[in-house]
Amino acid sequence: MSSGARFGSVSIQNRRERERAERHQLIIDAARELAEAEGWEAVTTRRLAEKVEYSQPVLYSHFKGKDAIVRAVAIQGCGELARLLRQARPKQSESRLRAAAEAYLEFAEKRPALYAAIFVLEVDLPWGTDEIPQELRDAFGELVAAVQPVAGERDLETLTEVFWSTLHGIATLTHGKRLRPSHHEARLDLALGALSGTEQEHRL
Amino acid sequence: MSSGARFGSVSIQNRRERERAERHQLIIDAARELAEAEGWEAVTTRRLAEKVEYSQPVLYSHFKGKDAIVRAVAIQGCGELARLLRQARPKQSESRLRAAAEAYLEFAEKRPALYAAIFVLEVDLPWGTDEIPQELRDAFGELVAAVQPVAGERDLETLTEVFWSTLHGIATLTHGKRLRPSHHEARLDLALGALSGTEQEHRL
DNA sequence: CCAGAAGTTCTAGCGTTGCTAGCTGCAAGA
DNA sequence: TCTTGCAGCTAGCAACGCTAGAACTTCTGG
Repeated sequence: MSSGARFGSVSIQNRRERERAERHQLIIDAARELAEAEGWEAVTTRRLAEKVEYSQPVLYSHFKGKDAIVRAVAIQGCGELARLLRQARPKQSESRLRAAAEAYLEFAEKRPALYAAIFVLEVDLPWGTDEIPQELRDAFGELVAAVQPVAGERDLETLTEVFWSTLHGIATLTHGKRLRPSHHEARLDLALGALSGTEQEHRL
Repeated sequence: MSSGARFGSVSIQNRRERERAERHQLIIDAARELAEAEGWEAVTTRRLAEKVEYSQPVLYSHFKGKDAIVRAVAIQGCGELARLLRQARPKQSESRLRAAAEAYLEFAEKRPALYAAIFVLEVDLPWGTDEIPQELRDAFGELVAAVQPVAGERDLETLTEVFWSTLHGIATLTHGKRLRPSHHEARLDLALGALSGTEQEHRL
């Protein structure tokens, strides 16, 4: 039965592709886990190969090189950040801006390796020129939505860039132990107060 | 003449120490130049040794390891940043805050390798725990002085940390091509306007 | 059912990295 | 002048990212 044989062949091919996709994801997850457990400097192709129980060259049949693996982790991490920001709804009298800021900074602090992959490591995510991945667009979109209520006459996108810059600065300087941990809340109050154009001292 | 011989010996020892100090600085300068010309990933112990015309082990008689060399470059770069900030006096009706911000961002953009050594690379400069080098203290002090006029009732040091975070965020995100270059001025206007608690649209 | 083709995975190794053990040769002191 | 000490070099280690080519598995045609 030639058509049956052909169908079977296609099915097998499908299974192959599925298994290949699973292994692709397995590599990404292993890289993320290793980075989160021991930092990106511990993520070597050898250790990664050992963790996924394949030899090194298998990694290169899925990714062009180590950078491409980090990039894949970063993009998926970006999706996770976007999801967290979307879920960050203000509680009580808290402003949406503050809810977003706290979610962003919590992500940066709790998942430093993931945050570094996205925003710190120089892996050249296609931000500017190329097709920007949807995950990146989503994450920025959430920030825009959080800034919108306080923008007033000011240009929304530009103000969002300033908001993001402040958050990113706080996140990276905190991670590098450059800021006084005891004043984290006070810094956020000042930053949010300034950006929302009010002078009030307490939570917005 | 025994005292003469002794004096000569001390003199020779002085010369030795002086030459050693010069070579120490030669290594630091070579590392900085190499990094500024080709980026930190091009700074290898072999290339550095070749540039200073000594063998690799000589580097290790001056510094504990490659990280220590980067640290030394970073600390001296910090002194340079502090000097630039001190010299950045507002022109015309420009605020001191703006003058400092522009000097800071110009340093980050014009000397990216130096900026990275100080603030981005994870070389663990002794910010928090240890004795903080005077250069670091000076640089932060200049920022405090620039923020002081607009602080008002707000805590000066905390507000300076926010100011610094915003500058650092803008600097690193700009370097990573994450922000729209065309809106650089507008971002600075918004950021400075927000921090100084005014709503005015034009230059402060 | 079997031999050859096609595709997949592994072994082994290249060039480079940061770093160091140990030899060599020069200069200072007795 | 002989010895001692130390400064600097040669050579090499382990680990890195990455790859060529062998070896194995799986599918196909006779």
